[in-house]
Amino acid sequence: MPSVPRTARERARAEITSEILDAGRRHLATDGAAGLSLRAIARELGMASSAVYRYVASRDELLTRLIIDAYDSLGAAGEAGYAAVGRDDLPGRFTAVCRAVRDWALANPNEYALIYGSPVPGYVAPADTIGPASRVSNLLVQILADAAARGIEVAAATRGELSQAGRAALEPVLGVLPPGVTGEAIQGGLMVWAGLLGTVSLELFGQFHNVIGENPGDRDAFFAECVTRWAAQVGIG
Amino acid sequence: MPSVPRTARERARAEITSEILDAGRRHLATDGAAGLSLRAIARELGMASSAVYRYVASRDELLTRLIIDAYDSLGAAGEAGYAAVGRDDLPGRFTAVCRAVRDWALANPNEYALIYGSPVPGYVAPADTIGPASRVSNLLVQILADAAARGIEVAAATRGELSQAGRAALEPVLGVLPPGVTGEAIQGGLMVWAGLLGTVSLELFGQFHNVIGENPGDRDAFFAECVTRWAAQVGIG
DNA sequence: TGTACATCAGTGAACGCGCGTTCACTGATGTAC
DNA sequence: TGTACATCAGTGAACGCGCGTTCACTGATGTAC
Repeated sequence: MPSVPRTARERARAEITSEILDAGRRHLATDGAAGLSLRAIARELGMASSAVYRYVASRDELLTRLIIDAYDSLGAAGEAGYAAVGRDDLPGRFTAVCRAVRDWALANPNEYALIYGSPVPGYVAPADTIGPASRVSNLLVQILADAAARGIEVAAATRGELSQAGRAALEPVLGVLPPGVTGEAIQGGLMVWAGLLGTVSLELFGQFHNVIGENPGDRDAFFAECVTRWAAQVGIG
Repeated sequence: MPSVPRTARERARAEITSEILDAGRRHLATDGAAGLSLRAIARELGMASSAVYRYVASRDELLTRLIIDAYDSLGAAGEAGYAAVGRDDLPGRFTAVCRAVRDWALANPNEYALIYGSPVPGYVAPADTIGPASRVSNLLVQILADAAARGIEVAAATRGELSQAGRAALEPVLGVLPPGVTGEAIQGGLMVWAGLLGTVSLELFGQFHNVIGENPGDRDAFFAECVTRWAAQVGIG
C-alpha cells in the first residue's frame, strides 16, 4: 500500500475522512467534547448517519483521533517555533515555544480545551495519545538539557535544593531525561510548564475578566512579562 | 421572612433543595457539567421529573447554583486555612492557602473542573458568580498587600521591572488593590496564581502520568516543593 | 480489451434510549377570619 | 377552636427533540483472469 493514495476510492476516502475530522473539530467549538455527535457530523456532511461508520469505528474513536490530532498540531506549532531560533539562543527558543503554545491555543481554543481542559466524562484516552502528548513538553525538556550541558545552574533561580521526598517524586521523569539535568532543573521546568498552561487556561477559560485589560495587546503584554520571568526561573533569562 | 425556616413546608423545601444540589454534584462527577440532567436527578430522588421545577427554574439555573456553591466552598476552605495562621506569618499563610486550594480540589474534583476546567458549551455564567469567584484569589491578594505594607520587594524576586505595556495590562486589577501593591507584585502574584491552578489542573486532569511518581506522598511532595518556590517568587519565602 | 466477481460506500429504517420543559390536575399544608 | 380559602408540592402524560449503533440492502468502484 502506498502512502500517497492512488485510486479514486482511496482519494475519496482520505478526503471524506478529513472532512469528518474537520466537522468534528467544528462541533467541539460549539458543543464541546461531550456534545460531539456522529449524527450531527453526518448531517453537516449531507450523508446518512450510518455512513460515518465506514470511516470511524465509534464516537470514542473519533474523539481519540481528534485528541491525537490536537496534540500533534500543537506539537508541530511548538517545533516550528523552536526550530526557527538557533540552538545557541536559549532564551529565544524558550520564548518561541511559549508563544507558539499560546498562539496555537488562542487559534484553536476548542482543541486546547480538549487536551488540557476537564477530561471528557466516561472517556479514557488510549495509549496512542501518550506519544503525541509529549511533543511540546519535550521541547522545553530539550532546552533544559541544553542549558544543563552549558552548566547553567537552574537550582539558584528556582531557590534551593529539593528535599529528599521532592527528588523521589520526580523519579519517573528523571529516569527519562539526560543525566545532566538535575532534579532542581526539572522541578523548575515543571513549574514553568504548569505556569504556562495555567496562564493559557485562565486566559482562554475567561478568568481574566477585570484582571487583565481588554485592550488589544494587553494580554499579549501580560504574557510577554510572564515569559521573561519564566525564563529567569529556569536560569536562562 | 426569617432566615431560619420555620414551617414544615419551609423546612422540607430547604431540605429537598439541598438534596437536589447534592445529587447534581454527584452527577457532575460521573457525567460532567454537560451531562447534568434534571431528569436523572429527579430519578435519583424518586420524584417526577417535573417536580424538580418546583425547586429549580431550569437546568442552567441549577448549573449556576452549583458553580456559585463551588466557588463558595473553595473560598471557605481557603479562608479557613488563611485564618488558621497568624497574620505575622506570611509564608505560613501563603502555604496554608495553597494547600487548601489543592486539598479542596482533590476532594471535589468535579466541582473544581466545573469552575476552572473547560467552560460548559452554551452556558454563560451570570454576574452572580463574580463575587464568590474571587474569594480565594482575594486571600492571595491580601497576603501580597500585607507583604507590601511591610516593605517587601516583590520586584526583585520576580526579576525586573514591568514594561510600560505590562503595567498597562494590569490596570483593571491595579485599580482594585491597595496602592502599596506594585505592578511587579501583582505580576508575580498572578503568575503564582496561574502556577497554582495550572499545577492542580495538571494533577487532577491526569497529565502527571510518567512524570510525577504514583507512590503515596509523591504528589504531595512535589506540590510542597512548588509552594516553597512560589513563596520565594513573591518575595515571602 | 472485456467480463465476472469481490470489495467497498452509502442508504434508510429501526431499536432503545435519553433529554428539557409544559400543563392540567390532585391533594396536602398554611393562613385569615 | 373551627372553617373557608389560598398556596404550594408533586404527579403523570405529553411534545418534540436528540443520540449511538446495527442491519439488510443497492449500486458503484476496483481487480483478476
